[in-house]
Amino acid sequence: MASTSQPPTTGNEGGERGHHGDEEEQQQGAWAEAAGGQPLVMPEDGYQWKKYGQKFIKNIQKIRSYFRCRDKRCGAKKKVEWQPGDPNLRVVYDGAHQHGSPSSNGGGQDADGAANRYDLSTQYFGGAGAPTPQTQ
DNA sequence: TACTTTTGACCTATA
DNA sequence: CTATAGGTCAAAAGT
Repeated sequence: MASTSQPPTTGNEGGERGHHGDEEEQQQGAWAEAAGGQPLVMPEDGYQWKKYGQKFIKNIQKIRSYFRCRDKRCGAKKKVEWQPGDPNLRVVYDGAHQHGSPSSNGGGQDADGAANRYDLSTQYFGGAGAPTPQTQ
């Protein structure tokens, strides 16, 4: 895995994709919803993330979104999963930030607080009662 | 200008 | 070795 992947030169680009699509629907609102009508709010943890992927996990029948810390030096990653039609979100943090300062304020201002903190937490969002915590 | 965001495809890991 | 699932990257578009 160290040097596997992406032949930078020579040959050709790994793969091109075919585009045929036309006619696009404008995704309005906020997140993907089904038929509930809940805007679903993104729990801002103070850090800013860049979404780099989204996939539907069959095992739990949930949509998982992949976020990465904006900082290159930061190997922190975040995963958010939610059910199509449920206002509940499960946030899973991975890795640790290299530049502390979770400011709940939108922006990039950081005021040091904690330096290094290895953490791996799973937070649940939603109403007061989580629906069916069993299964899994 | 640069950055972020979105979708598809590709890759890797595991069973 | 193959199949499945999950995970990541890349290009394009929009702001």
